[in-house]
Amino acid sequence: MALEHALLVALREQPASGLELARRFERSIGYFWHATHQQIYKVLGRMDADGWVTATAVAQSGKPDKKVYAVSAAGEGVLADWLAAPTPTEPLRSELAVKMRGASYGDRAAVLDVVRATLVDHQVRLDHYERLAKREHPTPETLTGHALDQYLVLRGGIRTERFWVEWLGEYLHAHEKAER
Amino acid sequence: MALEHALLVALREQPASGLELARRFERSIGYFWHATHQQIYKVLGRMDADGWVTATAVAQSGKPDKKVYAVSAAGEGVLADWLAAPTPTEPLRSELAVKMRGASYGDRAAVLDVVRATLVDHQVRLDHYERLAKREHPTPETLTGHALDQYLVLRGGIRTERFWVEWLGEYLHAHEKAER
DNA sequence: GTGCACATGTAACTCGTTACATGATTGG
DNA sequence: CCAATCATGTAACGAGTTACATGTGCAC
Repeated sequence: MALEHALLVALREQPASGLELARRFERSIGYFWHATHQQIYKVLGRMDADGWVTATAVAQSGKPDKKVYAVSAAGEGVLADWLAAPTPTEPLRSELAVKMRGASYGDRAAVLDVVRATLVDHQVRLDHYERLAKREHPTPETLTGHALDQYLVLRGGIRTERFWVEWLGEYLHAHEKAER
Repeated sequence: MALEHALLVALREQPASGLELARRFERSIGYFWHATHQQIYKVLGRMDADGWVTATAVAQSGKPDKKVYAVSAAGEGVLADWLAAPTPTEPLRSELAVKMRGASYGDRAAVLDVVRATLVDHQVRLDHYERLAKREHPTPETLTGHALDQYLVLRGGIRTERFWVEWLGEYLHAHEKAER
């Protein structure tokens, strides 16, 4: 699918080893894409075999060697082609939405608790992303090129979390009102 | 995963055959969950074997027979248990976001075109959902129980599409400005 | 009897997750 | 030398997609 391409983008930003990529996917790139180290190793192996990336063993002091991957010329071409290709519009897929819709077929109070817990979680992420934006991009008006892209995708993360907080808030509020 | 549970919710709303479920998943339930008929048949078969649903052959005039599924007592219990269980907070996963972040490693104008096309798509869906909400739920303040849940999940669909339209708009606007 | 829509499936494959395995290096 | 961390992987499985297969009933 697209993990290959997400890795190409990440490696163009900065060559890295498998574990380093996994750590990055838990942070910045993780607002919109997630991957475990196992899967990353698997895909990196295939990309290496296909000549999209090149691997270099790098010795470290105090730690075992690592294999640092960088995008090859062929990989750059693959990435450029993929970037220009149309993307099918992706459907939302939410387990929580299924629960919200089905709440009346179980214990509604329990579902409302699940919704509340999820809302808290998204509120925490929202706060985190907003602090991140303030710290990493203090003057967004001045940004251009890749730095602007990074900022705008973080904006997408913020908007996503805000969507969740507002929607779940609407759900809880409407049910409190309906109960009265 | 949770297709089982989405099917239980759909069948509690209204017993149906595999194809009818597939059609419903393309419409109302489809704002937040998608499934093809192939996958639905597979999962329905397993659910039948597990005793979560019961199948009844129904003759139709002018069409071949169909197998109508309904939730069994055991299925009701499974659904109630699942509804009360905590849901892990789901990460956003967006191929388009990867392209937006990686735009400077390819033809930026092409990426902007992809973004524009996706925006139009979401705008169309937004209009559709808003019309649907007005038609199906003209007086939302009066709703309670399952009808309220249905309305609020449709609200989630509307909010999702609005998120996309606004975010992609911000992306396009910021890049137009940066180009000047 | 041929083509079309309805209806139910199978088979092969890809993507991703979970659990487990192996080895390097260093601090105690 | 033993536990802890870093680093790289394998194996088994499950969910979902794509392509294909089979059969019914009706309109032409």
